[in-house]
Amino acid sequence: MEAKMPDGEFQDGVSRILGQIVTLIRQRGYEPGDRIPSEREFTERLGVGRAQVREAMTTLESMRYLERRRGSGVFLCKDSDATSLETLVLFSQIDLPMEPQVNEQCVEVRRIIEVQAIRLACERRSMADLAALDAVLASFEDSDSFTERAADYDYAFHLTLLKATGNDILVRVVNPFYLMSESRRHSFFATSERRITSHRQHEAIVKAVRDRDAEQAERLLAAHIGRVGDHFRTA
Amino acid sequence: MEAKMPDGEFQDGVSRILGQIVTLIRQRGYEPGDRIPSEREFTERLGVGRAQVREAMTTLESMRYLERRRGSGVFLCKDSDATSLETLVLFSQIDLPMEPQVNEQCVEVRRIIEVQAIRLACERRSMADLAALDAVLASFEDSDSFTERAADYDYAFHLTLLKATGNDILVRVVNPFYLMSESRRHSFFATSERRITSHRQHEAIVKAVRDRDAEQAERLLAAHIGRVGDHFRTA
DNA sequence: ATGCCCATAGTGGCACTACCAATTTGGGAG
DNA sequence: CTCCCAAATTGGTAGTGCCACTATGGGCAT
Repeated sequence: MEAKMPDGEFQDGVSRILGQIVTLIRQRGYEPGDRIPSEREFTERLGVGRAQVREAMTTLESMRYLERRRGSGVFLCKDSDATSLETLVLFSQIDLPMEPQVNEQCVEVRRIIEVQAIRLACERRSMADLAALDAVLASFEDSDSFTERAADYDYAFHLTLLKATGNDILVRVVNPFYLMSESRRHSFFATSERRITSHRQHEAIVKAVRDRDAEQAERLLAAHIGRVGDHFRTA
Repeated sequence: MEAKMPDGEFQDGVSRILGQIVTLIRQRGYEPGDRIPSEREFTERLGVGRAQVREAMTTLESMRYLERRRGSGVFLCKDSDATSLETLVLFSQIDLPMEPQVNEQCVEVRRIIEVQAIRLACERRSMADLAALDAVLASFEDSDSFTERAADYDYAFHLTLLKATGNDILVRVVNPFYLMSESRRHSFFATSERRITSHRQHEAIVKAVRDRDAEQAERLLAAHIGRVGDHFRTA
């Protein structure tokens, strides 16, 4: 009989270990800069091999969540807001709870970036970009009936819009926000009404981009994110 | 005498392996979605333990650069622009060459985000934020003579500015760009003239934020990034 | 009492082995 | 030709031993 797990630990493999490590760190209330238990301690506490603990630590270290010092131990990173955004993606994937304010801030960042991006898209969009957007819009017809497809459709639309700026980095910056809200996006688009409303807004946005009407596009997108951004909050 | 390495491979440990793996992948010209050599192949080719190869793979997988499939092998991720920004940070740290256009795009993204952020900062900045900015400005006096300190000063200034928005996520989004241009930033600020010019601009920007003059702040910052952003390019 | 030095215990880094589990593959039975 | 199963391959897990580095603390000299 295993010990009772503190949180939802249904993941398998290293992800499970990752969750257990982070959960334990939180429960004990370590502060940034603190020394946390050694690899060997985690190994026997979690009942897994040291290699697995080290792989989990490697992931956490690459995201600047913690730092391993040879001969000393493992320490939480000093300035916690230098921690990579990817930690939030990771935490959402292994069902680790987040403070509610984080979601609001994520929506704000998305709005800042995407609203400015669409101005660039209006300037630079090529015919190929318009074709890609039309293709995504058309795919809605197929995905209307399928809830699981609707969320992917929304995701594809916004990413295609970002790609129309011609700046590949922009896509990479925004992508994590979509990844970390994936589950909530699915439940948000569960109702047909929301799907259709969102789709209509998408169509209007594409029209503005086609007409190179940056003012209109910005207005529409800001309103759209203000509404659809709700899927970041509790659904 | 060690064997001659294909690229700049002065790193130690897993970072060296990481570089060798990515370098080999590039040299062989694998496309997104392709299957790359197995862990055991890398193990004997690089002459290291399998655990080390796995740790490197773990890092690359957490950044969505590749994907490991049990029983099948290791594959490069399909859509390469879903790859995390952290890969660029990683590559810059292990001296892996990047396409020049990437740097330009990074500067553009920085400008988009920071210019909008400073508008928020003008609205929301608290007295504590102003004090923090003043403290950073004051630290320039100490760091003027020290080249290595000057780059850190610039870094601290922009991050403090971002924190004045009250949105912690913004800091995390922009931080990778500073990390990946760290070496170039150092060489850029090697000349005293650049340091002083940059500092004067910082002072003007803080004044605008203090006066809540968003228009002026935006104008100054956009010009500042346009100039200082050069440290992304070859110095 | 103070300051230095070094033995030591503990830590992460590395390498190797063995085995498990999933997948793919290909050959043989039908 | 099709289907199925056995074998080979691959990543996943586990454990061991050792090395290099670091911090600690006790003992020694001052």
